[in-house]
Amino acid sequence: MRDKAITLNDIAKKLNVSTVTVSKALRNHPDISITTTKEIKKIAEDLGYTPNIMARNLSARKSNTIGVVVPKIAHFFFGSIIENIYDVAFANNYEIILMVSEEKAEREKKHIQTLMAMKVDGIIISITQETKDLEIFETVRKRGVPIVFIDRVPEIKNVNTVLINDKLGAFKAIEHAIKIGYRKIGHFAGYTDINIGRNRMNGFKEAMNKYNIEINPDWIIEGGFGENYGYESFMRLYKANNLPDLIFTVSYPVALGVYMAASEVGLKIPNDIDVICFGNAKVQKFLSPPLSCVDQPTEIIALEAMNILLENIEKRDEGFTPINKVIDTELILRGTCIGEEN
Amino acid sequence: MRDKAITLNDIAKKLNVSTVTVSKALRNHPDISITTTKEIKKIAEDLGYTPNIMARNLSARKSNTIGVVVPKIAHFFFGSIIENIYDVAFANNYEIILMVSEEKAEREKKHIQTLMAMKVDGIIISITQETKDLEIFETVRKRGVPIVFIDRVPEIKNVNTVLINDKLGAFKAIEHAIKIGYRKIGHFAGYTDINIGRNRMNGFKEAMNKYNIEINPDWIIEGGFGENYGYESFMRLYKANNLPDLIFTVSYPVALGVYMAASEVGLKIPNDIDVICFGNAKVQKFLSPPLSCVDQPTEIIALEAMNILLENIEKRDEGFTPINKVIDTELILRGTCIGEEN
DNA sequence: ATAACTAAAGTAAACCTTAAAGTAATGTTT
DNA sequence: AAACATTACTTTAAGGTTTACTTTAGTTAT
Repeated sequence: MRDKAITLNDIAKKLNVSTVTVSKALRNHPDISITTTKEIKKIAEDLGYTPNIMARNLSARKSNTIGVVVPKIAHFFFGSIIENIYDVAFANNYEIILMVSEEKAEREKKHIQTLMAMKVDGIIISITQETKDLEIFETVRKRGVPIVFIDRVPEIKNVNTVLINDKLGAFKAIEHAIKIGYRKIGHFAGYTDINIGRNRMNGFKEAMNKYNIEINPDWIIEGGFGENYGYESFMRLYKANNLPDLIFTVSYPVALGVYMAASEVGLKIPNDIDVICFGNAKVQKFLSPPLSCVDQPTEIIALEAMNILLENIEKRDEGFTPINKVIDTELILRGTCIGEEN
Repeated sequence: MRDKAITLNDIAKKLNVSTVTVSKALRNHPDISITTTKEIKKIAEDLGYTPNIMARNLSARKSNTIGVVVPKIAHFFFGSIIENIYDVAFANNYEIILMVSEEKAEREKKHIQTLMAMKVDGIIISITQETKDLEIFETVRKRGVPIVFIDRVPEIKNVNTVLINDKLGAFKAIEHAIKIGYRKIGHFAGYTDINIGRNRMNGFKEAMNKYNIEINPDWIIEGGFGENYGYESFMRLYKANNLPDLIFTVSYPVALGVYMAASEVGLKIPNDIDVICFGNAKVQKFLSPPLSCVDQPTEIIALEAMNILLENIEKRDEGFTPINKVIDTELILRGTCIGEEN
């Protein structure tokens, strides 16, 4: 047996007042006297009233909900960002609707449409590695839905972005590698169609150029941001008997793929083949050997993104000036890419 | 400038038909002729119509939405389960609303209320380590909202559950440890207030009893499922100079905490102190040393939970018979808890 | 004493969609 | 030719809430 949900009307009838009075009372509207408000709240509590959010949002044209779209979730970087976004949202009385695109542009598009259909008040998104059709973002803009792009952003002008300094981060890593003596450096670059891939690649190239080291195109492989891509790229070079001394990977999962492949073929990191990656995860220090990396401060990214979004939501109808934040990274050295010590 | 959203009515006016005709056409209702349907769909497309889900759900009294509540998200186990739930949901045309309780019972309660207020069609939940007040679940039941508890479940009769065989899993791990010669075995047990903690503890005890090994109460520490708890528990024993030879941890993060602490005080795993844990994560094989564990098949858990839920949603108004699935685990041996080989 | 105000409520309409019931024009059956 | 079915729509109402406007009674100012 299923109880019918309690509505404002049910409460109103009990007290012989109008629904509007109940609605107002529950929202502490000054129209309603303190005594009545108290009475109403008591009955609501007793009856176990929960407002119908669908009806509320429909009526109020506001959902107090923020949509978050990420390409992956079982991934430290995004998991951590989401957790931080949740914290800020919760503190500000917003709900989060999380959508996972699984790196599929088609799915991403559908998610964004759903979020708009749900009338979310704003969107925070990190796009997939294959997102090329940018029309949907134009639609979002047209609809006036505030949106903040984080980490992975499309090629659009005049939008809010929170990025990390990918180029400089990559540069720092490669410069360090060169300084400790590496010359044969490869780069598993993910997708350079997307800003993070492209900028990390640029940082890599800039460092190599600065120190006049030739870049071997065979050692630059593009493909993706996941484990399998790291694994396959490594295997390709290994089978061609053409491995560099150090591989700089575009992401932490890619490095993990390299670890898997290396261990499978019996090569020891860091002595036979060395690795450094972009992106931090709690476990890296426990890998064998502990993986050095360029750290991305997820908490700051989440916080900045939420700040911008909430600001945008509030000032929705005033003019819009895009905000673009760039967050700095830090090189964390552990058991790889540390030179002579081994 | 913000466009007003396009509604059914806008389309209807353009074609001089009624809103209902448009509504039906867009849903391929047989009432409407193929020609009209095509015309309507074209205009809808041109105008960039997206249905207002709030209104739709309010009217249809069905949201095609499933609420998922988990205690943590930046955690391989939950991340992976969520990803799998998403896949099934997506394939069945359901949206997922994900809520993260951050192991806080209060937050969990609020989330459940919000989900009900959002009129989700069903809920999948893994409760926090501190959830004690079970009244909210009674409310869910009263409201007739289908719910499936996974992994961490409350003490309630007649509810759907998808569990892993925690007790047997723990038993297998400890039995293995004993067989390779361990006698001084400790257990960082998380919270035994909750089924997973309690059952893993029971499995541990049962194995110890079976082989007549005394359990040292100093080595059984309760506290939580996160890294910090593993770290602190280890440190406590270390400082008391009272470490066992092997620690069986209730979760993978707890083991990670042990790794951190051990490395900090200069003890080598597995020789100085050995570890095995409950719960798998992709990275474990790259830890130093690779961490052995009891594997929980996340894909199966997610699949079973979704199956039960979808079934429940469909047969909502018929009688309800709870389903209780228990999923088996597998012992995965890597570089810890493997005995003489070291 | 009465106009002007205030407090505390009420009424009507709107938000957008869908379900249910109704209609008018055709076609089919016996 | 009467009775029934079908097609392709339209009309009405409902879902639960909020917003904007109105009413009523009581209070204050003049």
